[in-house]
This record gives sequence, structure tokens and C-alpha cells, in this order.
Amino acid sequence: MGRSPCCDENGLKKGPWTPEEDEKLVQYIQKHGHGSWRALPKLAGLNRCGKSCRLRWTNYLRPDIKRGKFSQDEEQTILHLHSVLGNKWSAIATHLPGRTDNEIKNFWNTHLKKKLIQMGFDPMTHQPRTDLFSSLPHLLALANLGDLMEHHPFDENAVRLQAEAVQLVKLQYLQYLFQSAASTANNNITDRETINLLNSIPAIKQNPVLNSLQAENPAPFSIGNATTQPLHHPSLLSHLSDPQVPFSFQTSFNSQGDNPPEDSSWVFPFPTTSLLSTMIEETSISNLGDATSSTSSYGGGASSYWPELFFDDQIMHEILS
DNA sequence: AAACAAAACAACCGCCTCCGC
DNA sequence: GGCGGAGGCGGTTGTTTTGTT
Repeated sequence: MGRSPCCDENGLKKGPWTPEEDEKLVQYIQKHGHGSWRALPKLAGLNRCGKSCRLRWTNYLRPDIKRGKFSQDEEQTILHLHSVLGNKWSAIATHLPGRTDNEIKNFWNTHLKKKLIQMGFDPMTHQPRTDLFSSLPHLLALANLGDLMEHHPFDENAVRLQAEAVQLVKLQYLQYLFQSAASTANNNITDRETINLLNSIPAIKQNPVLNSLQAENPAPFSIGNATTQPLHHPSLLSHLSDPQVPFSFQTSFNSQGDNPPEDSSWVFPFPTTSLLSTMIEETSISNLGDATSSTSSYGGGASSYWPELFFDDQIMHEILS
């Protein structure tokens, strides 16, 4: 038998609404209220199904609808509520007066989801993605802005943002290394142990940027589903404009590791996935220190590929030495 | 200026829940 | 308690707009 689709009934119109149809719907509802949506189209003189009328009214014609771009506050609210409620668009919409669930859903799918992915966060869990190569490039893009800002110090926030990005890049890299090295060595190191390991490093504990992140996000090094707190830092996210960040690093990211870019201060010298796998295969957690004894030049053994960014850093020195 | 691609938005579809009978 | 209708919700698709080459 099966349910009869509500809009399949003979000749009911589908597709975009005309101004005349809108006018009829608005006038009818203003005069009589919507009452039964099923009965409304006939009474209002519309050749539409009730469902279509309801959708048109709630998503577009309702007088209290706020249109136009979402503000920063609204964006933050959506992010926060989504981290708590998930894809409960109607529930989220109740906290944003004048916004419809459909509008929020569209905004999420076209903007916020991409931003989170770009920042290296899983848009469903709001946690950092554990696959390093899906998240690192985007943080690197931010980190690489440092060179630009040295010459054009346009904004304190931007400088802070860049510093945070650098720290996050390092952390994600470290986390990846610890886990990869441990699993390669057949050690069953857990997420918690990784976190404890990172937290045990004094330079991490004392780092002001990381501390400020930790203050706002109680479990900054958590991964997977270890916590329900979203890790993404609001300032990072709100400053990250749409995908037009100069991703010049992508060239080097995708290139072979033995062809380093000339300007490594701008284009982060990063090994390819396969190369990093090789590095990790050759490097257990117990001999990570060997990496520091090499120079950061290209073309040598596996350890010579460690990104230069890490060698002038106190945290990395503590870990790798 | 034209063609193409990507982004943004509106609307539809099918499933689910609630409620009255 | 079971059934069916109505409304609501979330996922998805189709169309339009905007940007890029």
C-alpha cells in the first residue's frame, strides 16, 4: 500500500513560488491564520500542497524572519549549540530569533562546516581530526601568515591568531607522532596517555598561548570522543575567513620532499604523507631524539625532514632531546 | 564577453512523532 | 493499544547567483 506523497496529488504545483502565490498565502494567513495546513491551499486559492505552503511561510514569508548575513555572535551561538545539540536545527533555531532551521542548516553546510574542516576539526564532534594530514594544512596556512605579518603588522588579534595557529600545528604534529610511533612500536598507547605525555612537558604547561586555550577549553589535547567540549578556539574560527587563505604551502605539501621550496620561511617545508610514514616507521618513540641530532636540511635520512619550524622551539627541544 | 565552477539558497522528499479517534 | 492523519524535522536535490579563467 504505502503512504501517498503529499505533493503527488494531481497537478499540484511544485518548484519556486511566484510573487502572486506569495501574496495569496500571506494575505490568507494574515486574515485567517494558517489553521490546517492541509486545508489551507484550497481555501487560499493556491494550487500547492499544504506542506509546501507551510514551508514557504515558515522559511520565507513569516513577518518576523531576519534575513541577511549571520553576525559573529550568531555564528558563535550556532557553533556552540551545534557542539551540544548536533544537527538539531530546529532546536538551534529557537535560540536565534528570526532565523529558521532551514537557514541555519544551509549556513552550516555552506560556511561553518567548511570552516571547521579547514581548521582541522571534525564538524560532527567538534574535536580535532586525528588524521594529521586532513587538518594540518589549514593550520599551516595560518602559521605561514606570520611572515606576512612581520612586514605588515595589521592587527594584534591577527598576530595572536597566528601564534595560536603555530602552537596548534605543533601540537597536532606531536600528537600524531606520538601515536604513530607508539602504534608502530606495537605499544597500545591510549589517547589519555598521549594527553598525559604532552601535559607532562613543562614547556607545554607553561606556554601562555596554550594556557589561554586551555582556560577556555578544559581539554585542549583531547582527541576522539574523550570529551564533549569543543576544542576549536573561537578567535581562531571567527578570524579564519573563507577558503581564500593563501594556501601557497599546498604546493610544497603535495610535492615530493626532496624538492624543497626556495622560500621556506613562507612555504612551510613539509614532508609528504608517504615520506612521513617512512620517517615514523624508522623512528620509534624511544629514539625520537635522533631526529634532533640531524640538521634540518633536505635530502638526508628520514630525520632530516623534520620541519624546521620545530627546531627553534623550546617545546620541541624538550620532547626531541 | 563567454564558459565554466563554486557557492548560496530555496524547496522537496521521506521519515518520525504526536495526537485524536 | 492500534491506526491514520497532520505537522515537524533533517537530509538532499535543484536552481540561481557569484566568482574565476
